[in-house]
Amino acid sequence: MIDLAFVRANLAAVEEKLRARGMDPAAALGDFAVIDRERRNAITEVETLKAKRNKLTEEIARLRKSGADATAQTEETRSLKADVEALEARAAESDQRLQTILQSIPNLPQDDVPVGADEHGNREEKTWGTKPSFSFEPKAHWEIGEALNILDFNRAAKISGSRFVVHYGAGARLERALANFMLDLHTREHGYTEVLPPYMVNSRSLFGTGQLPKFAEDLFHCDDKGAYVPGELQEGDHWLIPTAEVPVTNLLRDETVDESQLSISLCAYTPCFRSEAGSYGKDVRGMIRQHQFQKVELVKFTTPDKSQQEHEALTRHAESVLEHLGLPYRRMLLCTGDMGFASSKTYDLEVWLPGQGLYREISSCSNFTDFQARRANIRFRPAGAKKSEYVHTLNGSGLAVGRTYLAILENYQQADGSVRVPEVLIPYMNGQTVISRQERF
RNA sequence: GGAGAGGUGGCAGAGCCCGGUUGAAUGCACCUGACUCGAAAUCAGACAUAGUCGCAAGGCUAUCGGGGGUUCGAAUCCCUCCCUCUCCGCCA
Repeated sequence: MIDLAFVRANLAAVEEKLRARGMDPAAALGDFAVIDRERRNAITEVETLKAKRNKLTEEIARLRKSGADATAQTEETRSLKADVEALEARAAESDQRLQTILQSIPNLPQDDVPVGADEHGNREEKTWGTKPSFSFEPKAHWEIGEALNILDFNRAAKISGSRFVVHYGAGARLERALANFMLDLHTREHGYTEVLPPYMVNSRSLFGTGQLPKFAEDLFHCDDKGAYVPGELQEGDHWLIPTAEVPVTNLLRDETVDESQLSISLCAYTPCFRSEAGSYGKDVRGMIRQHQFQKVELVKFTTPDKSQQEHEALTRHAESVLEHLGLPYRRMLLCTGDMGFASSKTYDLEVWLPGQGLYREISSCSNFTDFQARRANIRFRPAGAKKSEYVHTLNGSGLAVGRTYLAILENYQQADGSVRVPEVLIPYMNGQTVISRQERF
């Protein structure tokens, strides 16, 4: 959520930023100025009346105490009741309208984010590695995996449906090896603390990171008490996490930390569950787009003055995974039109997939500034200051394990259909250097 | 699933039975000042959050888990939901 006072004071700038995001400012902001005025007027009126009422009740208390008659005051207060209620309703309504507007406004892009309508406006910042050359026609990962009997899409469809996969034997171990390698790298060399959070969260958490209320249809809701009502934050309901960002960022929800504790760097390996509503027919083959995939997520809480450099650092931490694995990639700076709702600046890392001859997103590293912190009420107390401020939150995939897995299949495939194990993973694979065709059970 | 206890400020913890200057005692932490070369200790003071009015000084309003009710007035009484803890049952 962006700051109400900021919108009020910088309306033109906000409109400009929304336009850069490809939104119609008029539609997004509605009658912001009018509603804001209305709301403040209503609040002033109701508070004036309440102040009057409170004075009267105090007087009643004083009169009663001294044994005097307070009937007149009691009657007068009683007569105010209807007016107070009516004004309160009016104030609540305009406040609700304003909140609805504010909650639906995305974070504002930073000034160095290129303006663009969609992914074509993204800017390639760098490339790393050498694309492998093959003496044969490189295959897509689903062909490789099924031929090796390490991936099974058919049985996954049988037991769960489309957009699921089953891993067998060395394939299952490769997934596990990747997760362990990534966690070890981030905890040992990059200073992150490992967290194992719940895979189900409540509505408040999803509101805090920005998935609710706008993006409910992307999530799996598993309320045991009935259907989710869009736009309504119910307590005690459960959702499957779409990313570890949600539980991990919300760890500090409604908390105030000392500045000396920042930055806090956490990483978590979790499954992620996404409904993929709206992507029908897209990436139906293989394991690019699944309802469930595993991911190692990096999350940082920091101060406003350090968030830019932390964003660069976090992105480097994600990149170093790809570099250790020897997977060619490029870094894209997302343009205004392609960024996520809560982000102020996002780098996507795209890995080279020779089997398909293209780059695919494997990590997304964003600086959310105070956008999530305001929604989730996460603050810090600056050293020596009385007043607390909102922290800045950041996160990035480090990396999406499923996509790393398929990138390895495609980049490390050999003429005989086997797949070499990247050097750094060999210890995690019990010394196994090649994944060859295995028996299917 | 059954029974009971409880949710109060950054933290701990009074107040609730018997509704009224209680935004809330007390302790700790944090901040400022004094003492000190400096620190510790000690003393004094300040110290919730949000909204809103105001150039400002400073007011005002709301908030004691969420929502609703009773009342002139609710942290305190009633209803309801959520959460935590203890015991029992079941279970990885």
